[in-house]
Amino acid sequence: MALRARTDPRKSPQQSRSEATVEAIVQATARVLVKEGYDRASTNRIAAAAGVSVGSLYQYFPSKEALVAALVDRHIEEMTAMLEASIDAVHGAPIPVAARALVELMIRAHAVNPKLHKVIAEQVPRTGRLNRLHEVERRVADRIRAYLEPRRSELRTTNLELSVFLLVSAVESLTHAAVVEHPGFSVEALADEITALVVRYVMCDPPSC
Amino acid sequence: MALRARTDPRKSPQQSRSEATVEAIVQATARVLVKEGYDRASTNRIAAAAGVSVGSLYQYFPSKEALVAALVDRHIEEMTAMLEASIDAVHGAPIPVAARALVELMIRAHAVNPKLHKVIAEQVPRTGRLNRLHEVERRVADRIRAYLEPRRSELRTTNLELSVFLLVSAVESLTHAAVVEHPGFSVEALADEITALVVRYVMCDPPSC
Amino acid sequence: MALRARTDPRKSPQQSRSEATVEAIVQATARVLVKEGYDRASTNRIAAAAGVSVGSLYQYFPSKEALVAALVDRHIEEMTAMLEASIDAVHGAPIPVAARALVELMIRAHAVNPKLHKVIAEQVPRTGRLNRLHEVERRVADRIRAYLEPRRSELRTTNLELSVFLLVSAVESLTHAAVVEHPGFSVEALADEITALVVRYVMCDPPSC
Amino acid sequence: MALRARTDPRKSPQQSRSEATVEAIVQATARVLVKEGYDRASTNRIAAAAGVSVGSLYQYFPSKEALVAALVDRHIEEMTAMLEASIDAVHGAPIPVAARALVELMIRAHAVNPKLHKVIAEQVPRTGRLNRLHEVERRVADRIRAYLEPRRSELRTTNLELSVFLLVSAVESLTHAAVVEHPGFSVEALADEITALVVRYVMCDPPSC
DNA sequence: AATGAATGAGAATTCATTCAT
DNA sequence: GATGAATGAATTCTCATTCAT
Repeated sequence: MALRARTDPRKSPQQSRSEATVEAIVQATARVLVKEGYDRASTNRIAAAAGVSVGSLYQYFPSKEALVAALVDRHIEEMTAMLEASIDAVHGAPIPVAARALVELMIRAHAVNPKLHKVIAEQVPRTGRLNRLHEVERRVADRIRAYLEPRRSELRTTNLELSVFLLVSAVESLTHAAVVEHPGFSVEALADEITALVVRYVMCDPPSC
Repeated sequence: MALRARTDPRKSPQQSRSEATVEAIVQATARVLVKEGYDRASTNRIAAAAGVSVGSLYQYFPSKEALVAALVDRHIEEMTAMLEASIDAVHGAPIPVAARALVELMIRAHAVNPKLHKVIAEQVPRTGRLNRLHEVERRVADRIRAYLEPRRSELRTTNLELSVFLLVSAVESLTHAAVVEHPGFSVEALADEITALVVRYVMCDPPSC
Repeated sequence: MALRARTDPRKSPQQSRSEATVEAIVQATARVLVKEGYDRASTNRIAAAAGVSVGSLYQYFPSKEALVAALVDRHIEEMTAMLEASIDAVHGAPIPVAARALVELMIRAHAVNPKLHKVIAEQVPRTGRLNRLHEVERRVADRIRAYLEPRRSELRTTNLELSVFLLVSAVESLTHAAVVEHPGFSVEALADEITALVVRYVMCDPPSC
Repeated sequence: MALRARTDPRKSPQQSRSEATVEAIVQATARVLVKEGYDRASTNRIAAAAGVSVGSLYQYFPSKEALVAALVDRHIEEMTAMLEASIDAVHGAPIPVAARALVELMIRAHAVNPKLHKVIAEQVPRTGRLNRLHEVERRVADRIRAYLEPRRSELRTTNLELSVFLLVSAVESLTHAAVVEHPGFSVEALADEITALVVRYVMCDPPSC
């Protein structure tokens, strides 16, 4: 495994000017990552793209890894925020409706900045702090469990932990594959099918319910 | 996107001496990749680990990318061979049995060299020839489609293409997540659940069948 | 033909510190080229001779070729500047006087840094940007043509283009051969003879003039 | 100056098979030099182009330099042979006729394999044994001197040594420039002009003759 | 705080040459 | 004699990081 680098932000910006600088750097990181790929995304190039000197970059991020980690964190945060809020919104809905909502959300979450998502998923090595992509699923899983807990009677399985893990993993990887890797299918059909897959997996069959 | 490097093998060994060299190099690549991670896996280090000079390495592989590509190809080939053969073996079995077999196989395929699989999945950038991990799924999908085609009457969906894609993607990513990423669950329970997910997704319900 | 490398200077120094660095690098290139020859003039050796790290060298020159090209350009510029200025100075003189001046200048221009000139002429491959040695002749030819144009009546030939080309080529290669390759002849005698050669070639004979 | 390598042929071929091998290697050298340039003309590539193993190449040539030297020697020999024979042929002709013959020969000699000539002149570093291109001129100069010696009364200058040197250098470099570097002018016009240049340079003017 | 010049270890890759078979 | 596998020093070039200004 590769050596760990410091990944905690060096200092928090205290003036709005600094905030703007940090913002510019992180956004430049995203741009350079998408345009050049991870290997060619050097700190010098990123600094140049941010219109800032390398020195300034290192004032706020102690290492390249920290820089990329900050971007990945932000990307995760954006996706998660979107998902969490909306899962809570369907909190009272029946399972098929909630499932459909989750699936559509997940698709939309992947479609926000698909190129960046692709680079993060395919090129950024999952090492040290950079290995946080699954955070999204972990956090969404928590909400889903909270949603399903009071509906145990409608469920097929008893191992809620496992079911939720599979459920969320499935939705995530299928939307990922469909949106990022295989953009040939109609979004409607996809949402229908993934929803069916999920609903049929979790819900128990009529006679026994 | 990163620049492409040549990835076609440079020359095929003509003496048995060099076959051994090629073999040693590929195996050393796997070892170094697992032990040091992709970033620290330099061609010099790999050559040293293979007990061979860098020159010899470049005699057979025109670039670092070609070297890793050869390893990835071989890994894919191993997984696929395992899967294809066994899918054909259950060719006459009913869907639930075949599904169960596929799931177990996929788990076992991921368990052959999980550390190498992890590194390939998480650290090797999916660029150029290196972007072939999904080959496994594509090839497995072909076999599954051939298996399901004559069983259309038992199926729930009409869009076989899409269903098979989702089906295979789901099995692959769930076993991957469970085996490589999240080794907390019992293999038995996992196989049961993933099989259930798949079977319930594809098969139509009794009344309409 | 060899592959082309980037030859445009990478960035212009913005602080006086770096101007000195660039200067040191170019001069070190000349020294190493003369002392070690082109083949042994590696970028590392040049950087060391300049008392600078390789990194700094590459900060200003994107490739070895660019580095040598910069030196060659400078050498050409020095020679050309010397020649152009002085050709203009004899602008009103009669042909034999002007010719003599040109010849002496050319000899002096070759004698400025003969060792460097020799290396550039004999070892630096004339490839890409490096193929600019003839620039000197081209630019001198322009001036000579401008000088001869109004003196057409005194000339022997009608094809001024061709005559000037031969004239300048002859002066250049003869001084080159005499000074750089064959330093056995007296400079006085050489200048006399080359001048005679040139004058007798261009001027028409008395009766017809 | 670069280190010298051994340049004497390692052994003379004693069987006709070996002769054929040597021949194939030298010709392959010419081909590779022309096609790939000096820098990319590696011994392995040359051996491959000759349909021979590197080992065999080194059986006949102790170093790369020796190999290239052999080719250069042969090229020089071809040019010189052509020139020497024909100069002797005009041995009894008057100066203008002989001059014209020399110029035409020189042009033809440069046109035999202009691409190879260009590579040798522009890319092969004039180092050690490789610095023999001027051999041609030296040897031709000897013949010309022998030709002019008995015609002293017709000559303008008294320093025959110097005159012949300039004369031969001029013809060589002008034909070289015109044929290899600047192929824009008509061969006829060129030959006329260069002949004129030479004749007017060496011959004395009517009254004093 | 910001700048950007400087660093130098380290990476990929080539190539003349040797030598066991 | 021939083969071609093996060698490894040497070369070009990059990039994360530091620090004087």
